[in-house]
Amino acid sequence: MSMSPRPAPDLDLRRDQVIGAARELAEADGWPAVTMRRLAGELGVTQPVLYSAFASRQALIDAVALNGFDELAAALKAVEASPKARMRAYLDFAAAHPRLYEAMFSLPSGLAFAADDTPEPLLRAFSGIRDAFPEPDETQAEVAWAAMHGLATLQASGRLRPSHVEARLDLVHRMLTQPATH
Amino acid sequence: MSMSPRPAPDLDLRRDQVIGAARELAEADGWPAVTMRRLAGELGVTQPVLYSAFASRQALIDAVALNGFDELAAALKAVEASPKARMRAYLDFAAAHPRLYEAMFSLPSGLAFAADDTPEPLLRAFSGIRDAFPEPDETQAEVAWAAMHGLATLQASGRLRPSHVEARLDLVHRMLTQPATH
DNA sequence: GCCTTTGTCTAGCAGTGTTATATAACGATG
DNA sequence: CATCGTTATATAACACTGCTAGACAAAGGC
Repeated sequence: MSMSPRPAPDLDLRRDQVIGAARELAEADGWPAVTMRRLAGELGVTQPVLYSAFASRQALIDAVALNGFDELAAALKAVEASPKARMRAYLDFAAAHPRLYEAMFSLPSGLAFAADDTPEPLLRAFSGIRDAFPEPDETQAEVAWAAMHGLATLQASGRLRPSHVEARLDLVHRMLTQPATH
Repeated sequence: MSMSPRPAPDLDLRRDQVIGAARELAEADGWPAVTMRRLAGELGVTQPVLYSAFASRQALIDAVALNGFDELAAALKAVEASPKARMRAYLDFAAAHPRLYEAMFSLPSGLAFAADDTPEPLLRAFSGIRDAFPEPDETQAEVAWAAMHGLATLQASGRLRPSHVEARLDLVHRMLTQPATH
């Protein structure tokens, strides 16, 4: 066996650079504009180099998405653990980084959720919603998550009245915190 | 002026054929597999012919989506006008035609919703949800729609526990029909 | 018969993701 | 110091995409 005859240029560092450039480019011009050629040009290298960091364009997008879940989890944890504060933080996050959110949820990806091999950032983001309620319940958290996700995506595609963001959030909040009559 | 020296092959008919073939292909192999070449091959014509029916691939996908909204509106109207029945019909529709639903909501499209030029099928589908409630309210309907949409998409991408579909629907239903304490 | 109009096809452009092959840079060894 | 072997990078190509200009053919009116 022999050691590295040529120093590896810190793969992790370059992964981060590629992820960052992809995010920037996507947020500016949309995901279709994020091509391997343009990305390589932006970084001053050639396409094949990108394939030493990510096996495919899809793998790169998945990495960006995972990155996004990490940030989302942090954004949720950063505010007080009340349903309304956390839900508002969720909607704010989605509105602030629409393309990133798109990569996390709308673009095809191999990231499962309620499975055995669920990546850790996804679990952390989910618990950020679940633990916002006084009596955490899995089903309630799933419904809250779904409501937030629905509001975020429909809002982003211009299918809800922009002037009623607050009213909808209020209604969801009231519904979820009302004592169940069940 | 002069009349048609060659009979037009019923453009509307062919539009429907193309839409149908695109839907079938998408449902079978996913949207990326729906290429103009493959679609033309499936229909026994060449690519340029498709462009006489639709200006672009995007326009074709939009047409498929609009078609889907039409079917969704019909599926909702077909069941009794109760919140639970309509919401279940919505989720069933999304689960039965995942790629069609994807075209309607996840793929980029120019179909607005809460705008002046909102296509009529979209309005009909939305009212199918709104009018399911005893006292129709726009905000309530938007929230119900968002919850359904969130459940449908998160479920489709395997991010909710498959065994708890009914429990989540129950919870949403209870929340939305409970008298507001506000 | 011809001519005009129009639909269709062939062939091509520019761009994509991805990869096989060649080149150049570098550490370890003699 | 020179050579060797390894490995990151670059060049060039493949197969594919959406889309389109120009050539061909079919079908009515005269």
